[in-house]
Amino acid sequence: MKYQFLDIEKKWQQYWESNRTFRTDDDTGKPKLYVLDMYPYPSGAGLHVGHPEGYTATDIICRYKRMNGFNVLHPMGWDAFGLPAERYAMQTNIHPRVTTEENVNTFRRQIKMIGLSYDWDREINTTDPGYYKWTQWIFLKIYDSWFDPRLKKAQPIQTLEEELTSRGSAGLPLEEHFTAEEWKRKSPKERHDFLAQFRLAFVAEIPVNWCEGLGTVLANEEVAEWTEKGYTVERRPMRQWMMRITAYAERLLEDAKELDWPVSTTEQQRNWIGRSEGAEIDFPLKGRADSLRVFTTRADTLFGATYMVLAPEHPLVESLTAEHLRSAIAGYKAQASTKSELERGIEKDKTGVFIGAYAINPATKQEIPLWIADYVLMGYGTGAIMAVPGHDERDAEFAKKFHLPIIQVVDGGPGAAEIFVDDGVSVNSANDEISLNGLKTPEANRTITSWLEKKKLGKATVQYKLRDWLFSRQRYWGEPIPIIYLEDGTMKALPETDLPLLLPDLKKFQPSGTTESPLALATDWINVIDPETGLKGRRETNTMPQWAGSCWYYLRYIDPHNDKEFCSSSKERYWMPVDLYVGGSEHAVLHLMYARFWHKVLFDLGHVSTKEPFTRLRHQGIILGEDSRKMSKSRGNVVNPDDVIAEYGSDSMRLFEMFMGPIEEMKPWSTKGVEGVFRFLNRVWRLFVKEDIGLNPAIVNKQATPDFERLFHQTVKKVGEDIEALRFNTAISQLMIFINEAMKLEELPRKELEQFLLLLAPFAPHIAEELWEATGHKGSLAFEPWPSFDDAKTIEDRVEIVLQVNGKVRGKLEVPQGTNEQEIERLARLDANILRHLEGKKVIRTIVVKNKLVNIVVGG
RNA sequence: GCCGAAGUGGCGGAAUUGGUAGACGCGCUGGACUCAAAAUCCAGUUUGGCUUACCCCAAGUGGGGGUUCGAGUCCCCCCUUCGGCACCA
Repeated sequence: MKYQFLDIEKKWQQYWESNRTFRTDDDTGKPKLYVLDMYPYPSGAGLHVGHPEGYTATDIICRYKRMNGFNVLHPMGWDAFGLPAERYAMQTNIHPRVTTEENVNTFRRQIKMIGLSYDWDREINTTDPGYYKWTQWIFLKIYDSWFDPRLKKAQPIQTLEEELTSRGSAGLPLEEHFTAEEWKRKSPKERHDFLAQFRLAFVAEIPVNWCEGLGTVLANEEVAEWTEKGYTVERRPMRQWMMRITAYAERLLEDAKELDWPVSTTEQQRNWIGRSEGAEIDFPLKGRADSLRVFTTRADTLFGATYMVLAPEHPLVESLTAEHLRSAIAGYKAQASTKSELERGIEKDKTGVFIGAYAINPATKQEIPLWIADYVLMGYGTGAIMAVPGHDERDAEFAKKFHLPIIQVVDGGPGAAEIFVDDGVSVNSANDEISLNGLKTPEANRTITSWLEKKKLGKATVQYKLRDWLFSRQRYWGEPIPIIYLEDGTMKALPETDLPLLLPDLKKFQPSGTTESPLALATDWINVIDPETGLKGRRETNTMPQWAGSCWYYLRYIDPHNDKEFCSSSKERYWMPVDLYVGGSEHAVLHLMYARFWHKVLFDLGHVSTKEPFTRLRHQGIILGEDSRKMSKSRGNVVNPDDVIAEYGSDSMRLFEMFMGPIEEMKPWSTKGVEGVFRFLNRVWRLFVKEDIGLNPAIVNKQATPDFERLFHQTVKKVGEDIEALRFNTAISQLMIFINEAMKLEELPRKELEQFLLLLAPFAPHIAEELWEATGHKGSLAFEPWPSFDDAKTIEDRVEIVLQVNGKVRGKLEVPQGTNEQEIERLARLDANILRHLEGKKVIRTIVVKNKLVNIVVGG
């Protein structure tokens, strides 16, 4: 009988499905293991060969761990809200629900053909109302929370309200303070507005990235992705939902240290959070009572601050601008506002305008001019800087262009650059009260900062590049935000009992023509009367971004059919955290940061038991086309998994994708390579099955030869260790070595061969099941115990000793394992070639490493 | 520019704590089987030199230096590729 892979694979896939072999019980008797794949967006193009790479890797781990007695949770689902389905609907008027369902069916069919051991009873879909009900529920939890800076954690908003009612704002780090009495005297609207400033989900009027082509705004992190695809993104101020991820900057940074994640990923998150320590300094404004606050990491250069720059959007610009410069300033502001931050960055030449006002340098008491320039960003620090052109390249460039004074206040030593930006020794930095001269930069920094603190002119602070997360999108195909705007100007969250707030069934999906989503046209849906107050209200027309559903899907798999809770807490405590998470590195800062953020909020509120969701993370590398270039339709180098499976079977595809190289590396597809592993599986098949006869009669109940037994133990050891370390390529190569040796035998020991099938099973489960059955076993091998090995039996009884003279290999010697040093050295000195190299030389020393080598060092 | 990862045969890639560089697979070469082919099996395959001899010699893990009896592996400098960030004060 030939290796009929198509029949075999179909047979076992049906077996697993009808026997629900991989259904996971929440049985706490066994140790748990939660292995998660990043669920796919079910696009119209179907699966490509990149998907099965990560999925196969996790599947191998799962199958291996089940055989090792673990209770494994391994689910799959669909990230099904999103742009492509909606854009398709705009063109065809086919409801996104319909295309999404079709695409999901295609993906599911394709994924099932790979023979992955998912528990399909736990399948989830983010567009399912039973799912997004809980996405909305979590949104409301976040909305109804605030971040208490004293506890450094989220708290229900009521705790803030109660505190204000009982103690006023005394305990809070605020600019303005009021008593409990004053709080109580505020109108309901005033209290509502005040609390709104603290919520973790809040509405703000801010400059956002508006993409006309997409008809929606984009988060800062998303801009690059779409501009690369040719869309234009402009800045415009809009009212948007935001999430206060910045409150968690420190914890996101700190907790990442304990994660077993790729360094490049944690490093990217670090950069994105962008923590920097420095000081805030207040510069008194000339002729006014107030001052201008800046952030700097180099307070030590204060004496060199010769001018200041405000971002064009800075709120003080308006009142500071001198009358005769008003039109010029307005012109510059208009120009700057149309430019995106990206464009601002690309333009090398610095631009800016003097606004006709001055501040006082608190150290030198000098009057210094105020400018606006778009190289200063409103979104970072205080939106204003003290410019130190002597020690900052950007400031220097600006100062040279506009002929502003440049003073040296740091000595970089001999050979230092003209504009010295590194740490050095302070010079020219003294006034009547303080001198920094002679101090090294860190010391100078501390000294000036404490002086400023004493004078109440500034204080040490920490700044982050991380900005709050822009959470709303102007689209139809997303989770509705369960908020109503009432006619009295307040916002009201939907009660939990009203969830899910369903998407209305639209007939047309064209953009609304305004900056609102197509939901604005669903008038029946939008207009509501609040049953509690009788007030008229209007629903939020923005929907959530695609990331929302993926921020918590790993929790829903734990308890996917629960309609009382998003996830039962006992199940959550059993399964969490995710032990292994595998997916693309493109999610390094987006999904992986948002999900961590939501998880921490849920943790603070007591809904989950771990502070981090994913303990061990790995990225699969991209699979390139056969021509080593990125797969793309236009290049015609796309490999379709369906075709590969039809020709070689899914076991071959799985095996090849794992054999190509390290999982995280980028590597090219190779049809010849697939043929290679296909040949291997055919050899395995023929070893067990003889054509027309059935089971190979050479398989006998006999003791294996010592050599073969040793190889078997080595193979069990290596395959297990390699799977644990995700080194699938070397595990497979060991399986190949085992089969190559077995092929040489006249008689095949039954025990070792059957056990080999168990080693093969995680990689090529279908053929392993079929041969397991052929060797007389009943049912699936999925829960057979993993073969064990005896370390003593892996050791070779004879070892090859390398003979070196001066570190160069001059001969080899085979001796029994464990032969002592003296004996090895004696034998080495008998080797003809060694003697030749020692001839006429003086032996200086001899190094002998047991079981490894002899190195004779000679001189002369 | 800054941060991170990585450079090994014709190709994908192996190589515990420094100890035989090139496992395994692909490709290629030769052979067996066959009327022939496919499939399969066997042998060879880093480069160069020498030779009757696969004996031996030399070089060799991006380049240059260093530590060491011994370096793909450790240290310093440089180059290249990939990924990310990019006026963040």
